[in-house]
Amino acid sequence: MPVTKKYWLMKSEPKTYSIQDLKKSGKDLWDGVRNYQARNFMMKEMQVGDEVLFYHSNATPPGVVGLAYVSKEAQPDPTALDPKSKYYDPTASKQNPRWFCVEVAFKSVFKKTIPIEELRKEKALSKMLLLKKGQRLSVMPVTKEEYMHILKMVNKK
DNA sequence: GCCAACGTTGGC
DNA sequence: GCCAACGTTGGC
Repeated sequence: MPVTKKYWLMKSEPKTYSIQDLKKSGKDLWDGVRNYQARNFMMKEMQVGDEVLFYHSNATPPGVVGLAYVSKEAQPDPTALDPKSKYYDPTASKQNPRWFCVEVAFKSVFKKTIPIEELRKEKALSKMLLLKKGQRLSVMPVTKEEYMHILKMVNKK
């Protein structure tokens, strides 16, 4: 059932998990998210085929580094149930998994990072959630217009 | 490494 | 259910 495609931005620290890691594995679970708002986006709104901007946080420079897409709908996050994982959550259980994650698949890596500094300069992106003060969500929606605008910036490089 | 801006926890 | 204390995020 074709529903309108949605657009997202997903953050990761390259030290933990980079776009190169995703490229290498082709697809991976977006596990370790421990924020309800971010979880709810994955759980309730993401659909297979949705487009994803891959963002490197705590990087030099921080910015959008490539593209991915949602390849599998949300499922319980296995790291929450694994005592050996650093994302282990003793309050999560099989019956009540608490945390969920989608699977994302690699699409492309940009030749050059689009730094957040450049995003801030764009009038078309002035309302972008990522650029709002105090914005710390690791999974957030992006409008189609914002997504397309960033793609344009990529092609200009 | 700093620190502002959040989110979460837990005592009351 | 308030709110102080604490932990985390993430740009700078």
